[in-house]
Amino acid sequence: MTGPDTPAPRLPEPGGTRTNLPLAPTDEPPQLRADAARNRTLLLDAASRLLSGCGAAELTMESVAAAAGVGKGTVFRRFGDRAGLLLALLDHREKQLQAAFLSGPPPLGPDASAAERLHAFGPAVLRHERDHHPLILASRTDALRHYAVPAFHLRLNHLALLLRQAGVPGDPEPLAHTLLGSIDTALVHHLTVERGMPLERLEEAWHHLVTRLGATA
Amino acid sequence: MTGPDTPAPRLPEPGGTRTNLPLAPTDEPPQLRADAARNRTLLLDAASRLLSGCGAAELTMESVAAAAGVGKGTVFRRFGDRAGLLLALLDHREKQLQAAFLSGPPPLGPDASAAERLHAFGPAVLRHERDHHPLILASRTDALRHYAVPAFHLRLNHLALLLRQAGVPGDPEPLAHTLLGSIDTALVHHLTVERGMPLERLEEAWHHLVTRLGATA
DNA sequence: CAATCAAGCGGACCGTGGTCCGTTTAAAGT
DNA sequence: ACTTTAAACGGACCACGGTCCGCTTGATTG
Repeated sequence: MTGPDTPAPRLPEPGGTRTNLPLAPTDEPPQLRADAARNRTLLLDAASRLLSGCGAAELTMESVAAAAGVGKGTVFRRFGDRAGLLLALLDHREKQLQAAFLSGPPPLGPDASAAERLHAFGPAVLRHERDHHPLILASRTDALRHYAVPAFHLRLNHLALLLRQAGVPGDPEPLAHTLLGSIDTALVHHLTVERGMPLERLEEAWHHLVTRLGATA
Repeated sequence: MTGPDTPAPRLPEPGGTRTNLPLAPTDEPPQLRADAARNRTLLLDAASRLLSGCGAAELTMESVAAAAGVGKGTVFRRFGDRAGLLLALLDHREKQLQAAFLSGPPPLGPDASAAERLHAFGPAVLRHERDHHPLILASRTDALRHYAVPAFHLRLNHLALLLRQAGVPGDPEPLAHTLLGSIDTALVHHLTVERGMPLERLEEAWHHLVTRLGATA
């Protein structure tokens, strides 16, 4: 749901003499060929199998390819690069979180007030990230790539929406970025693991921040 | 001022029969040998020369070594890794900013109220980062390394101090991280360059944030 | 000035991420 | 079934970051 993998598969550019548009309704579900789809899951399975036996740092592209019984080129064709593979691995776990705040029960889901959802959002993300930080951290090689990840966008838009709904004053987009930044995986890992700060303290800081910004709806 | 380079030069472990402690007062100014110091500046010069002729992405360790007329091993010995070299390059430019908010004129320097300094801090960093983002971004390979950089610590402590002095309520440390995150280079680059947001809008967001958090002193 | 020694040096060497390109194959037409 | 075509495949290949280790050299001590 967060998005397909193929990074830039040189789209066939539908500009020419388009006789029939084959009911592709909104945008791209890129629809892999049968063998490609099979290899994709083969690779994902192999990767998570290997990953459960060693740290993410030791996971090499070649080993994944070998474990899946395909060539190295196939891995790169499918996932673009190492980060792409890791992100794809993450994607599945991410969907659970997304479901929780998009359609789950209150206080996270839509049956609570915007302010309540705002307050609940921080701890939910915090815990999610605590559980998956090795992979998340390993997927962060490029400082900017992060902002292009669909999952990130989803969180951002969700937050911006809640901010508006809750009547929080100020420019929603930078504000949403700031809030999201305050619970970023790297920061949280640094503060909790390296500096020994308890997670509860960060949750309190989140609540303080949200309150202070004026979530009153 | 921000710190020396040598990453972990296997310290000689002073635990043994320590006859005289040779007046090393607080901590390490590691004091390079003459040839090492010469090579260090040779390398830094070579690097920034190369850098002014191409993007940071094209700067390879081998080319720097060659341009400086030393072996590749020397570069790694001195700077630890690529990020270390880039950080060292950045260090000089960083000092100017540090001087400005540590001892410069108001509203950034110490002759202004804490709240005024808080407000001035954001735009100052924002502009500094706008000028140097290619290098900064290139130095960010590891998601966590960032938090260990002396320059980062300095900013963080400075902010936390100002927050306390200005009587801002809430846990200062997470708050300082949040504020710093809201003007992080990667984020700013994303918002301004990739999404076309004007820098002024980010400055306003900063002022709004600081105000909203309650800088009233 | 000679001896000692740790700091510095250099470049061969290695592993890994990423690319390239000739070959194979699933799928859509006829 | 046969042709056609573009997607997919695979593994040789390359470049770069980082390590290793034997040699050199600046500093220090007597």
